[in-house]
Amino acid sequence: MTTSLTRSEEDHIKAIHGLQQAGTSAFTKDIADRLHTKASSVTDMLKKLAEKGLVKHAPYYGATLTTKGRRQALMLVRKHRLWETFLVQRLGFGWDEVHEVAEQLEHVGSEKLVERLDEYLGRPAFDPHGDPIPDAQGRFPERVTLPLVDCAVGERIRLVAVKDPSDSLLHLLNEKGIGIGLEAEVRARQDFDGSVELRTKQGPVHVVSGRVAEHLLMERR
Amino acid sequence: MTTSLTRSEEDHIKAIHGLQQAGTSAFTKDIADRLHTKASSVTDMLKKLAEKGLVKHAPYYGATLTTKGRRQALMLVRKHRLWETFLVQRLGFGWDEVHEVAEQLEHVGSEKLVERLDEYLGRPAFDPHGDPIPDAQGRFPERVTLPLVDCAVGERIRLVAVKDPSDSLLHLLNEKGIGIGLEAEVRARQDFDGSVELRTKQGPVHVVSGRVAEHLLMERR
DNA sequence: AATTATTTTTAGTCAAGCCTAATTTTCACC
DNA sequence: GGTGAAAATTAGGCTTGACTAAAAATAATT
Repeated sequence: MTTSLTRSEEDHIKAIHGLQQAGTSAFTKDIADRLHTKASSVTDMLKKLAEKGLVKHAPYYGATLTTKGRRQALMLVRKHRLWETFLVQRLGFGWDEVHEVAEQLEHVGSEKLVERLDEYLGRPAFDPHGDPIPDAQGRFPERVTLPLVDCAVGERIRLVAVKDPSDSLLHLLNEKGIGIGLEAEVRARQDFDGSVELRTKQGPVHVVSGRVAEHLLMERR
Repeated sequence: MTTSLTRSEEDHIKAIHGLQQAGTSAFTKDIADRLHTKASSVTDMLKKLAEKGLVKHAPYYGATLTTKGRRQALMLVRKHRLWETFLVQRLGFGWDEVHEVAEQLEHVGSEKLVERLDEYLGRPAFDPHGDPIPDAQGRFPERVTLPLVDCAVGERIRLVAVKDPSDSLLHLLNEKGIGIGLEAEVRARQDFDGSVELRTKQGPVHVVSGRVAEHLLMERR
């Protein structure tokens, strides 16, 4: 059962979910920035959400979602992405126009509405941005991924995970400005050393060695 | 251009619109009852809306919408009825389950969303309850009506207006419990005097004389 | 016309969510 | 280890939209 939250509570839960990576916690300042509010307001809300059992708040060390909080967050993500799918697929919105409207629609509270919408859209696994849509139990669809080193020239792909991430590898990717969600096209591949040349949507071209390309798990799009 | 209002402001505008008949004004108590709040809260809001130029507030004598307020109200009615149509027609909701959800959806603010939804639904003129949907300019669709006296036996009809309503006629209708929106089926008609027998959905049977039946404008459903 | 009942308004309070300013804590760097 | 910058928290205040209780206005009844 999912408790009924206020608009502001939901916004905070979602922000924490978005900022919190595996293991890491979300910091007050980052949450405030995301919601266009101030740190002090966030502290208030974290206390409130901690009392409700949705968030674990370690003062000065950030916040993480509890199991209960994560379930709420996943249902919000589910609603957001289903509405985005509806707006693009059925109402003909552009993929770049839907965020703000979905932001409002996701707060409409009706289990039945969400289930019916999901069904109506054909239970889509991914939204128009390519992001996965959790099911009613909060499970994400399986990703079909392959290492960048095995991608063919010309394929349009997206980075969805890094295999066995060592500190030095993450540092290298960070240096190059390569992160999860990067969308690109394979421009060239050298058989000699397995190195790959990518052109991103936004313009910059990246060249990564074969050793690196083995670790980058891509998804076709 | 329609100003952006808070949820509570919109709720009040809509309540006033719903209570206010042609000419009449909406009373504080009735607004409070409809919104499940208290009269004093409504007084506060009426002052605020009057300052914004959406409502004309005659203290102790009720409130009426200004032209600006009425435009806002019509857009809310438009959104509400379009969403109800969507829920029933596309998501398979029952006509009796949609009100609460539509109540939330109608507050989502995006002109574009409403226009696209309208288009997607095929610009419907009436919602699943048979209520007319205003267009983007706030105009209601024309009703196709015919006097009850001309309705054939077996027709399923609804009372949408009373032609040339005299006080005595309205009194008679009130006595019989016949009002706008009444849904019924024509069970019999006497050629001798034009009198008509109706059976309503809710059970009771009404018999009205030919003289009365001339004044009752019905719509097929 | 006076009294009573009802409705409306006014006055003062409260919680939710935000804010600013001041204080406390943490962390990075010398 | 001490110091300063950044971040987080606390303290106190404001606005919105609700409330209760009391006062005022209107309507109804005798």
